[in-house]
Amino acid sequence: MEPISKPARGTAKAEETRSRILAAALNLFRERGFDQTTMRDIATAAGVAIGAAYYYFESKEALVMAFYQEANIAFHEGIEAALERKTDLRARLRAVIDVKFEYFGPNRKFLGALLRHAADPDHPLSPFSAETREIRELDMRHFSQALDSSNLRLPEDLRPYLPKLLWLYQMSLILFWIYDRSEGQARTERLLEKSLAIVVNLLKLSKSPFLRPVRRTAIELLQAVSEETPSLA
Amino acid sequence: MEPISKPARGTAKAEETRSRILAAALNLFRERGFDQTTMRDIATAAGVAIGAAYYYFESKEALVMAFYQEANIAFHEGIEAALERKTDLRARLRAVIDVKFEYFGPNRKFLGALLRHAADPDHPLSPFSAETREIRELDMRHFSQALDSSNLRLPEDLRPYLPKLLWLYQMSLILFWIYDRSEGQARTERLLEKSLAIVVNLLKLSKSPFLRPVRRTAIELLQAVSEETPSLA
DNA sequence: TTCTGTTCTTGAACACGTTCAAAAACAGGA
DNA sequence: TCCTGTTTTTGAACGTGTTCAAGAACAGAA
Repeated sequence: MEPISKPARGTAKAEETRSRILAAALNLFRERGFDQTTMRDIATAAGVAIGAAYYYFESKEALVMAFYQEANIAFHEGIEAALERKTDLRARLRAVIDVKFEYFGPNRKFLGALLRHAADPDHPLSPFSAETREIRELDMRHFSQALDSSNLRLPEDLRPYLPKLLWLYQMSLILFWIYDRSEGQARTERLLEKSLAIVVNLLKLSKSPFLRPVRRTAIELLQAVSEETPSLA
Repeated sequence: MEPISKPARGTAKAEETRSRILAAALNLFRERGFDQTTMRDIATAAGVAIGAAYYYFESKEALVMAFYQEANIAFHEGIEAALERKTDLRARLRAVIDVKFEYFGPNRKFLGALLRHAADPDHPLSPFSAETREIRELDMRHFSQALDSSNLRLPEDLRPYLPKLLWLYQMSLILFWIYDRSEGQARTERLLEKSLAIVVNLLKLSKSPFLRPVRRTAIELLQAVSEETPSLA
């Protein structure tokens, strides 16, 4: 199953056309926003007919997904590099998230288009869909790495679920950030700071017998929910 | 600001037309789903011209919101009644949520249309928008009631934030439920069961000195996020 | 070079949500 | 009853995302 963008099978020239369309689209999205840009605008800016845009991209929103996909690949190295320099779990998690926000920064506004169908796992562009699995898994792996070889010993039974949980946590942060209209998205920064403290703190405390019953229930919950959830499996 | 549905200012006949349109729409939504139903279908089924539908409702999705709004008012009594019979906090929270799910039941599939713009607080149909404030506040009040006069003593400093938090928790449950394709939404049931246990457990434990630092940070977080958030204020 | 199948490109046409100017229906005062 | 302003209803027209049949460009075999 080819993910999102239709034919990678390009000759050099086709590949050139494809990226010209994508570039034109992203420029227009950044300038005027997603809704204010029409497919006709994009085609004109790229110097092709409307049909060409649909030959390379399933839909208007698929253009945004193509950006997201390429971004995720571009992240990869930056994240690996950032992780090498840190041992503290909190710092490691923060590093993963920071790299992304930095990269997403200038495209914040039109990324909202991606979240339109976010909730529907049947929609090809949902972050939970089968079509976006590769992206999602790459993304989770970053958290997995952040967890490994950190200074914090984690409870064994919780460990397998943590990458998914942290990924989910990250998605909510991104969601909040996209619609954060405060100056420089200051509120997201505060949310990140405090919530990360809580996450790490709970992870630390979760080993204690005091929180044992909560941890138990949490694991039961995770089992119950993730079984038969192909997208999160 | 009139919320959602345009003119309630109706003569009896106008009101009749409005409800005929809404009824036709909801029937079609239930039968074929939201996307498969066109505004033309709705108008035809209601025996009016397309324009009439737009005279009474801002948009296609506003029809779903009108259902949601009416549902919320209809809940009210049922919830009050259910709360009178229970003292255990867990049972009380459960009661509030159960009443809603029962009422939403047959309309589960098309309710997804409401969540399309859920993330964008600027969109009039977002559950976070100014336009939906009344509905949201009514909804939060149910949780407030469930908290009051329950058998569990809650930490004072956390109390003001709890209705919002529980409302948010409920929204995620509804989101999960809408897209839960398991038989009879069994997975949502399990998620509800376990997560509610955790919620109540954490509330209980939150008073203990052991979780003091976490509670502190949590409150800081809530303050930081809710300031300047008109929709959640 | 010519032929043939594949890849790429085109733009008219379609579907559907939405708008709006015009008309019909109505209310109530003279 | 007639007149006047308001509410309600109409449906043609518009904008935009998307489809698709037809053709152009191209690659490689003969």
